[in-house]
Amino acid sequence: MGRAIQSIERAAGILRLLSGRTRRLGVVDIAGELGLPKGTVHGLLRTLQQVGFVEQDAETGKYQLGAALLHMGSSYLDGNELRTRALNWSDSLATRTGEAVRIGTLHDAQVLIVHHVFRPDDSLQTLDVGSLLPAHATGLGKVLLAHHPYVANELYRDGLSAFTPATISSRKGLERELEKVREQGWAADIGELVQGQASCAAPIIDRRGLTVGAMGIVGACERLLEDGGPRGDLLTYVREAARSVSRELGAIPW
Amino acid sequence: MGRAIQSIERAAGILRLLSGRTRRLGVVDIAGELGLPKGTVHGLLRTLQQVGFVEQDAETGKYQLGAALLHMGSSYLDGNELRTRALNWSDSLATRTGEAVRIGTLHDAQVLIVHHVFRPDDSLQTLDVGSLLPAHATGLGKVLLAHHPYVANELYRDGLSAFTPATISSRKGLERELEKVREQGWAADIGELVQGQASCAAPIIDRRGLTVGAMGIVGACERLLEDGGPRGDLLTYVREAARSVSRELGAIPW
DNA sequence: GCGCTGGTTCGGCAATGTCAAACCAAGTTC
DNA sequence: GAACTTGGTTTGACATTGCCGAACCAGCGC
Repeated sequence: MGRAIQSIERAAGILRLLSGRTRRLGVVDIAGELGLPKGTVHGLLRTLQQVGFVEQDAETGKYQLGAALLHMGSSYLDGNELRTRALNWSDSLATRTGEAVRIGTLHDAQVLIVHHVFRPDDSLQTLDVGSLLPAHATGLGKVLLAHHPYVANELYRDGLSAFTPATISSRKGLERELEKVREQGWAADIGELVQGQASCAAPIIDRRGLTVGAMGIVGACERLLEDGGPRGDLLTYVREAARSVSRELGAIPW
Repeated sequence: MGRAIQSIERAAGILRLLSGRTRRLGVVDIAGELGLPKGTVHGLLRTLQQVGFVEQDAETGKYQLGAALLHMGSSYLDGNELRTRALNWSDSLATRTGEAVRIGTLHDAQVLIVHHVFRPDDSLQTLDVGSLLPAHATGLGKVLLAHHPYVANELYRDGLSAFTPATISSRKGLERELEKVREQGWAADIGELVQGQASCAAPIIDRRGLTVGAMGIVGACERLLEDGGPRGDLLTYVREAARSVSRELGAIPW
């Protein structure tokens, strides 16, 4: 891996920092966190501001992410083949199952949601597109991890945080779970991220045979489960939908 | 305005370029467009790739935007006060009017959509959040332009492109229209961006009295209009909703 | 008034990124 | 199948660039 341009690396570090914390950050906060002199950070921030990647609060002088990033994020989605190919299938999956549908891909050992269809009742729901979810506690994530052993190893190194009592937080436990996922071709999470909420997902394969994404549904346990596992009919719908998308991406046409 | 860091400016230029074109771009394309040597561009692209802002297609070697931008874009939304404050009001506006609701703010003399509530029937609709709309051909845009004369002047300089026969494309015409908008406190567009589609919008004011955004509805002409203008009841709902958001942002509590 | 804290400015030094030229792999053409 | 094109990648020398520490200034709290 060759040399990288220092100022851009640092600028990216600032943006990553700002996108982590929800509250605005000041020059010294950032400088401290990144171990850089504040003069330097100020210079970086100024140019980031000029190109619209950060904005400065007029009153407090503190910085936050800028509007240009929103537009670029949505442009990313437009060019994302996984998402565009999956659009139709995810809509029909949502109506068939009556649940919310999400499509995710791996990013930094987490699940990045690239598409989200609301549950087809009129209840208020917040859009998850762009969110990063923990990989070891979601159906989407388990599917992806099962086919990316290298990423899984990264996770083991950093430790598996527990979100509920049901979260799989031991290396052994997750290894066994992923093995099962590889065998059966789908994954579920039962209250492992949020109490009373379950999800299940299946892999999306591209023309090279790589698992480039996962597609699944999320919803309340009482609707999704039976006999301690996901309802068979829902599972079939999910797997069929994921397979359809895979076929459209050019995977072997079963 | 001081000097900016060259490499970051250039990197931002690359990203802007990539977010414009939908198809992937190669090193020489970018180098040509930006007037830079291709070696330089390659170095920039490599570091942008390392930080996840661009991705390289394994087969063609061409570049596209990266996933990190999607997450940052959504983080921007989380921190955006205009949007968070407007969340509740926009939902209720959508149910009251039965139309799709959009909230926008100015960005580079265009309207950046920061929130979008679908029309409350089950029809398929695509999310517009993150899109940039032309300011002179939408209700949202006109409201914003009316209170940002400097930006309006920028537009005049660059020329007003016409999207339909109804688009206001002369300087004189737009000046008169904006004057009307300032007087009446709301703006409409009638088939000026898309044939058969209309929109109307009202300003959102912050605690300093600045127009920081606009809120409005979009829909088919036959539903939104009567007697050659927006339906009075819908207009009232829109204006009330925008005023509610303004009040929540700390504008004078009328 | 004094001492914080925190954002901004400045100028000298050298590390840093830029550039042109060379390289290499894949297609195309004849 | 050789010569040519196209386009992504590598290299190294040069001087521009941006980094850094210290100084500056404004707003607060005591």
